[in-house]
Amino acid sequence: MPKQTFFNLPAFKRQRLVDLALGEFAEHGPTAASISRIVAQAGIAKGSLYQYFTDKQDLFLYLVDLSNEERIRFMTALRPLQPGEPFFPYIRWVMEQSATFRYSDPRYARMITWALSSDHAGLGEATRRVRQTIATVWGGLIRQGLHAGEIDREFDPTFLVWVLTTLTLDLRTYLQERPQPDPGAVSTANYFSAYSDLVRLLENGIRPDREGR
Amino acid sequence: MPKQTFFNLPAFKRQRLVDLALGEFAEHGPTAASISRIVAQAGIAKGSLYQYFTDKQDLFLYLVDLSNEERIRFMTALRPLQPGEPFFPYIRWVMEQSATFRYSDPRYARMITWALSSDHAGLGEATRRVRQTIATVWGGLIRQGLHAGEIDREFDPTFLVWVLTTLTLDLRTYLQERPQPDPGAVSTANYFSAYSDLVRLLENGIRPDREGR
Amino acid sequence: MPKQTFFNLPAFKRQRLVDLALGEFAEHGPTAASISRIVAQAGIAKGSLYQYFTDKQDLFLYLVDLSNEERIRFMTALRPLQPGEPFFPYIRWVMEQSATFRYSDPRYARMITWALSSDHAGLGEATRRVRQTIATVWGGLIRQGLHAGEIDREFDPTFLVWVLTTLTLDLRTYLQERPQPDPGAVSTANYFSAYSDLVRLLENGIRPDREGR
Amino acid sequence: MPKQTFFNLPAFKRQRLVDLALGEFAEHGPTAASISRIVAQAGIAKGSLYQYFTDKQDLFLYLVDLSNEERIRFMTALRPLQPGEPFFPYIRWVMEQSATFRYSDPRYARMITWALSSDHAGLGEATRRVRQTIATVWGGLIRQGLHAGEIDREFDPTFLVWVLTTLTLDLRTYLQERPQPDPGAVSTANYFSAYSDLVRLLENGIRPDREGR
DNA sequence: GATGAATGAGTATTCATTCAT
DNA sequence: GATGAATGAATACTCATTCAT
Repeated sequence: MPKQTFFNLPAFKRQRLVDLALGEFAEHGPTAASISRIVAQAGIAKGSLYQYFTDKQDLFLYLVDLSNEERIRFMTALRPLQPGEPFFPYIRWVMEQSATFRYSDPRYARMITWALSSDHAGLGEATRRVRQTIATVWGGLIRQGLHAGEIDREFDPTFLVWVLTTLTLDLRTYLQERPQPDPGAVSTANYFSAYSDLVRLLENGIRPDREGR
Repeated sequence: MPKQTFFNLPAFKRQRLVDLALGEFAEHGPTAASISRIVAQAGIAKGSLYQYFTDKQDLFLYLVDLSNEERIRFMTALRPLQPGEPFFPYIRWVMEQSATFRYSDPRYARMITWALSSDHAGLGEATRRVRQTIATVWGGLIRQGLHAGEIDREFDPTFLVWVLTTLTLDLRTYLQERPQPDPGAVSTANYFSAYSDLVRLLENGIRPDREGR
Repeated sequence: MPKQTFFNLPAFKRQRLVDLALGEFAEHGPTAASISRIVAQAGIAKGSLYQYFTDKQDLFLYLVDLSNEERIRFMTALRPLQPGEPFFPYIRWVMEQSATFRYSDPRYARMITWALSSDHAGLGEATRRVRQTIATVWGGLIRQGLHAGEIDREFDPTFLVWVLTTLTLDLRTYLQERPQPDPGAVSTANYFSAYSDLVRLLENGIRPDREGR
Repeated sequence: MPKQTFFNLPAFKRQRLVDLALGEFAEHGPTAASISRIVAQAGIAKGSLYQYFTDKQDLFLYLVDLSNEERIRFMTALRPLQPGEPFFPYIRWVMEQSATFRYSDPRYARMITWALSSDHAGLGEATRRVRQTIATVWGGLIRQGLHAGEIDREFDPTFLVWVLTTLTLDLRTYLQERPQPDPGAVSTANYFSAYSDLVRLLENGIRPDREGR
């Protein structure tokens, strides 16, 4: 948890610092990230950073929480599933939102991946919080899908949460190793076509078999 | 590539060293892993490790290759798809083999994940080799499925490779966060039930729609 | 180039550090000199030295430049050759100044020797700067001597620069291996007698043969 | 002093080892030279080297002695000053021999320079032996010149020894920084022209003033 | 509230030397 | 006589963190 001094900072300074720290941690992870590089880039004194955050871990956890919130904001906060709304088109829409999120800033996704793989070294707290968020958000969707009869009850709900989480988080990897028509940048089009495939797979894969095939 | 010295080592010493190094790298990744910790645990002199490997990267790459080979060994080397054999039961069998692999040592899977996320810092070689293996193994299976008419041709094959790879690699996460009847250890039963769900999802999700629904 | 931190240091600390570093580098040269020994003797933390200098080479180059400047200060800055002043007495005076310089701290001369022999290993910069100084200072004198008709035009001017530089730089060796009336310390008297010999040799050696012998 | 085992070695092996060690020490000096690199290049076991020489210093001293002997061989052993022979033409001839020596293998000269600057670190023995040789050889010539009345008795003989030694040893530096008509290689012609200048300077500089100018 | 110099334990890597085979 | 693995102290350099100003 950052100290009060951090929130007293003028917004543009605070955001600049967050931005640079995010880049550093997303790229190198919680251990290899370098406080020295961050303050050098930010042009602030080393001591100042320790007036905002108690230590490196504190900063890391803050960035993880931030990424977590950013995720939620983009995914569900905008528009929850409406009563009576068809399920899979909604899932597709959620995923497209997620794609937008990811496209807007892949560093958030990397932070969440780091958090999930940082169970060791006293960072279990981050892992726990991120998992809780995932369970809440995707779990809520799955529960709605089950209730609406759109999902085969044979599936273990936690299994479905895991499938959706994993595929969503790792999509970046897939899109980057894919042959790009317009190399250098990951195009939004690519994301959408990949999500089409993904939603088709899920729709066929998990909806109940209506004709008793 | 380790030096000859390493292979001249008595097997028990060699395996102990590999074991400890594997633990260190799997947990902390290629950058944060500490050579000092490894030699301290192994009870060998620091200089000795450099008689076996040219540098840290050499050791990391060796462990990645080892994990890669271990994966292949468990997955397909045992029994290729027979002509005329039904596709999805075979996939299920492959996944069970993979589960066994993972159960035997989850650190192999983590090494592969690290390799896939270590494109930076001159480790692209590891990334390339691992991707090549994945493409060969899973790609081969997908191609056979397509040829046998068991997979809907609408799907992008590289998309399917990615789905299978990602889910297989990350299954450990899922199994560990799952509520355990017998806590402490991950039971083989858990793996099998999870793979049942997974194969059902895939079978329904990607096989062609035969009745033109 | 040292960092600003170094120049912010209280003068006595800065000079103590320069003094110790000068001793280490003068004695062992740029490669064999040990940063660890320097900081141990100076009683400062290892990290502190890296707040002052970016790396070993930076420190070495700084000491070379320092020695170079010190040389110039003692040799010519005090009094340039006056128009009409006889040439060889002036040379003698310059050499006596140089002797004073050398007597004040023989380590400066060693640093310059190291710089001249450190063309390899990315230290060519030092070599270049020192050579440039030498060429400027001694070269200027030679040119004046030629212009005043005090030097035989048969000689290659760069040859003369080399002779003067080499003999001046290495004089310490000669004075130390000489049988000393007052052993332990190198006496100023020794320097002066040696320079007498040297100037006599040069005067006879290089002035034009006036009677066409 | 090498152990007997070294001299029992087949000549081609012994010479190959000497050659490689010479290269290493001439380039890096007694401290920075690496035993590891030498044995690696020579393709012999590390332990073997320690069967030939007691330690690094032993090897260094051996190479210094070798260089020293090589110098003498080229300089005077071939033809001593004949009774009645004119002095300065003989000096010129000696210097040309020395130039040939230097041209044949500059590494010998570098070894002698290292020896002269390695008074510290228990290598004083090398320094002493080299100085002794120099004093004997050049000192002998100077004495002959004095006796033949070719050298002004005003000069301190040790001063003259020093001048000749220093200029001879350092000539390589001069020749390399000189603008080369045929760059890349140091031509023999350059050496000879430089020696012409040098001998002219010396002849005029140190012979007695016959007409009481 | 901001600074930035000081710290010393940490990093990967190389070294000369030994000694059992 | 030759080998080459083992050693551990040495190397230059970076780190997160503290604290007096």
